[in-house]
Amino acid sequence: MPQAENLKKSGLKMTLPRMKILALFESGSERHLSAEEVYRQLLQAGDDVGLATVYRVLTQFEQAGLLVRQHFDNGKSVFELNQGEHHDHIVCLQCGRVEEFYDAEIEARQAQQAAARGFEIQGHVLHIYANCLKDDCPHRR
Amino acid sequence: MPQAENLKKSGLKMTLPRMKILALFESGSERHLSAEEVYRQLLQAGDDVGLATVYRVLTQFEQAGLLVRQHFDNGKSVFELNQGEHHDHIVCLQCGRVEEFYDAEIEARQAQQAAARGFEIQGHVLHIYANCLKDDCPHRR
DNA sequence: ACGCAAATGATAATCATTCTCATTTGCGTT
DNA sequence: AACGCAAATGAGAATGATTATCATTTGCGT
Ligand SMILES: [Zn+2]
Ligand SMILES: [Zn+2]
Ligand SMILES: [Zn+2]
Ligand SMILES: [Zn+2]
Repeated sequence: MPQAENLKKSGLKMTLPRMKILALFESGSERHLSAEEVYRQLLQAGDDVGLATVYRVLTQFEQAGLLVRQHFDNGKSVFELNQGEHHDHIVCLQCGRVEEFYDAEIEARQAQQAAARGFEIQGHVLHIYANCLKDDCPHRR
Repeated sequence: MPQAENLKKSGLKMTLPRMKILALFESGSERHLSAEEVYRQLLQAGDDVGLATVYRVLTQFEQAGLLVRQHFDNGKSVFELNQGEHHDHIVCLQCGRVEEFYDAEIEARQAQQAAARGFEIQGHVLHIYANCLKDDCPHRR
């Protein structure tokens, strides 16, 4: 259990809700989960957690570096396991599918642009909104 | 008044609140304004508009292509005049200062990444979060 | 097994945004 | 210039996501 270590190091107790939530992300069935989705999945699994705890724990995990939070343009935000390698996202406007990508050149250019303006870059958000061409994607309208 | 034309074309009446709001953006004192900021500025100017109207009008202007909305990571969103040329943003985490930039290579790479995964790109959000080194920026903590 | 700070969960509170609806306004027509 | 009516407005209620409160429970060192 490599993550449990990080939990300890962050000064967080190993409680039941925290383990359940961490397990959800580690199980890997869904990589990107919103707070509401985490809550629902726990309820379905019979675990009795409060929504407030879910929000609290997700935020704590983010601060501890275990999870990364993504704010999408529609106002919703999702969390995903922080596996060290940074990446950006492509989101399908039709079906909500999320894919990840990493482009070293894009990353480098951002650093340049920030530096050129006298900013110390702390992070960035790059979300590409698109329509995917997958078979099960509803291309209505 | 070039913008008034676009208003007409969008089937929107030329009402007082709409002209006031448009004027705010065209005056150019502040390029990026949140709904709340627009509301406050109108009140200070003695104009009696409702907050609901501000939200409504901003959304209508966005749909009419007059304004562009930017959702920032802190959950806030701002609007700016749509002047045709796309650009991305650097936001100072300390003082909220917003600067704009455009990098053709970054734009091109995004298109490549999306295409390579079978997505038809519709748009993107690129926000760099940083600390600026301006004199009046509070580097607390 | 004990004790206490940390964590939880039910609920209320907050914040931005949207909705409702009675009243007002823009504007094409007499 | 006065009419008429759909479109627009504004005050306040409603919403949805997130955060705060606080009494109760739990993890964990002793
Ligand atoms: Zn991801
Ligand atoms: Zn799709
Ligand atoms: Zn600054
Ligand atoms: Zn801008």
